[in-house]
Amino acid sequence: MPELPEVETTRRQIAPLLVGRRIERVETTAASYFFLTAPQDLIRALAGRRVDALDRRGKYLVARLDEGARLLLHLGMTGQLFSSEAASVRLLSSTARASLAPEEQLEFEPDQHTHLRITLEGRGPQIYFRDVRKFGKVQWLAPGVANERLDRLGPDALDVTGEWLFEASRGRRVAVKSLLLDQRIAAGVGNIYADEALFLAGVRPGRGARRVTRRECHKLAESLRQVLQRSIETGGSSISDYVAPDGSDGGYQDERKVYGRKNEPCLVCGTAIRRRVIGQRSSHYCVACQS
DNA sequence: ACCGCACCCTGAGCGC
DNA sequence: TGCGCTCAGGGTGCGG
Repeated sequence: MPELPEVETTRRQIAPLLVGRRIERVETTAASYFFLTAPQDLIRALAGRRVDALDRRGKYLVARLDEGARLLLHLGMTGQLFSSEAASVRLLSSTARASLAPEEQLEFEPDQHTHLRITLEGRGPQIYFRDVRKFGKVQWLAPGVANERLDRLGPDALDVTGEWLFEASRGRRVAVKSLLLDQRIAAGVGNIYADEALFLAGVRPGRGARRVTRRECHKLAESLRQVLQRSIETGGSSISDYVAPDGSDGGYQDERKVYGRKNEPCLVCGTAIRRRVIGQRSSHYCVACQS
C-alpha cells in the first residue's frame, strides 16, 4: 500500500492522538513474522511510556518515547494504522462488505489481522494497526540503540536533488525505475509514485539508469517532489487497502496519470498506456510521452 | 558492488 | 461452487 504520501498522511493524523499521551495497555496477536520484537517484550516495554513525538523516515514511522526508546512501524503492503473510531469499507473483508446493508454502520471490530491495539491513558480512541499480509513491521528500539533498517535509508525522497540522482545512477545498469525504488537512493518512493514521477519527467521506467542525463535527473528529482507533495495535499492514494487513520480515503488515485491505467489513453496524448514488468514490479508508461 | 530472483503472507478476481 | 491461476502501494537475503 503505502508510500511516502500515505505514511505522511498517517503520521499527521495519528500524531495528535499519540503525542503527549501515555500508553496504558497494548494488546497483540500471536508472535509472527510481523513482530520484529516479540509481542510479550513489546507489551512490557510500551506499558506506561509517553509518546513524545512521531517522525517519518521514508516509509517508516518512528515514535519517540520518554526515557529514550523508540517504536518503529512499517506498513508494508497492506498495513492500516487507524483510530478505533474510523469507519471505512476498506477495513472490512469483501464478504463483510457484500452483506452490508446500505445504511449499515461500518464500525470496525478488531479481527485476526489487527496485530496491535494500543489503549492510551485518558479519554480518546484506541489506535489499531491492522495488516492482512503481515509484510508490515513493528519493532521496539532500546534507548541509544541504532537500527540498521533506518541507517540504510538514503535521503528522504522530498529532499533528493538532481545531482544526487545523477551521481547515484552513474554506471548503474539497472532500470532507472528500479533505482528510484531503492530506499538507499530516495527513501519513501514506491511503485505508484515512481511510475508517476517518471511520466512527469518524460523518462521511460525501463531505461538503464546510466543512460539518464544530468538534465533528466534534475527533472526527475523535481517531478518526484511535485508528485509526492501533491499526493500529500490530497491525503495519499487509496487504491485497495489504504485508509487514513480517520477512515477516510485519499484523493490522489483520481490524479494518477499512468499507474494502474493499462490500455487507457494517455491523458496528454491519447496513446494507450503500456504495462510492463520491470525489476519484478508492474510499471506503467506512455511510449509517446516518455523516452 | 551489483544484479536478478525467490520468498515472506493473505485475499480478491478471473476463467473454466 | 469450487479449483487453479494471477495479481497486489514492500522489503530482505541469497547466489552468481
